[in-house]
Amino acid sequence: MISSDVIRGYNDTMILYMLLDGESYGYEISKNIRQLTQEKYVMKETTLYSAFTRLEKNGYIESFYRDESFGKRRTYYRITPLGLAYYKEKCEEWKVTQQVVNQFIREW
Amino acid sequence: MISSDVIRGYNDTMILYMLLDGESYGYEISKNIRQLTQEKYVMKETTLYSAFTRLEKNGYIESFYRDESFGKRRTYYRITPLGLAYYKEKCEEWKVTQQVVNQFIREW
DNA sequence: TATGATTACTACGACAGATGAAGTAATCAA
DNA sequence: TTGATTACTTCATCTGTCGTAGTAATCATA
Repeated sequence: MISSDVIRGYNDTMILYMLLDGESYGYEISKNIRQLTQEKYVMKETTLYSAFTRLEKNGYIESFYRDESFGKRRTYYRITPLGLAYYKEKCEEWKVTQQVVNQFIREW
Repeated sequence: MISSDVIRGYNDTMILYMLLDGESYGYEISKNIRQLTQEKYVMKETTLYSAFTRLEKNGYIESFYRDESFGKRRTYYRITPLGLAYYKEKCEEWKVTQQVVNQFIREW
């Protein structure tokens, strides 16, 4: 059974997807989401960073720093095994969600 | 461009769909949603009734009473032309939403 | 060399929708 | 007469999103 929050929380899934093939950081993830969706979806900065906090608290991502002698320090993230498992669950859930919502869509 | 709330607010769309073919009331709509989704989605009572309030405030539905000399009085709802227009918009939006979210789904 | 754009965040507060808990009130079956 | 079902309503809380604003560094350009 789907909860309503399923529908709400796909930002987390998008972020996890972006970390599947390697670590990244906020600004880069944000840009990549823009590009991937051809500007159709732009995640707000505050949404993005509060998602990071939540995801880390849940153990789905880990943050770390890199040695950078220039610029403002970036916070890098990588996905954890727990995060991967969560991501996979969300993918399954999304399929069901689509099926459900599609039943309420009428074509004209 | 999709806002994040797009993803959130599909309860309203489901309710409007249920009113497309004629007026109905809370409990009936609730049951119909259950049945249509084969129990995969069950809308909480409070969610349903607060959605009614919102939809009516927005002019998407109208409430009225029927003469019923028995039982507890039901509040019936019908969809308005504005509500229909909103519903159609949401259907279009849903297609885009699916395309967007699907780009973050990996098959394993 | 000063200005603005871009990168890369952080903090704070407000808001809306979802939901849990609880209550009311009527009908109807066992 | 007890409990299940119908049919809501009220209230309070929680979560995620988002607007506003601030900090701080780099880099293009005029």
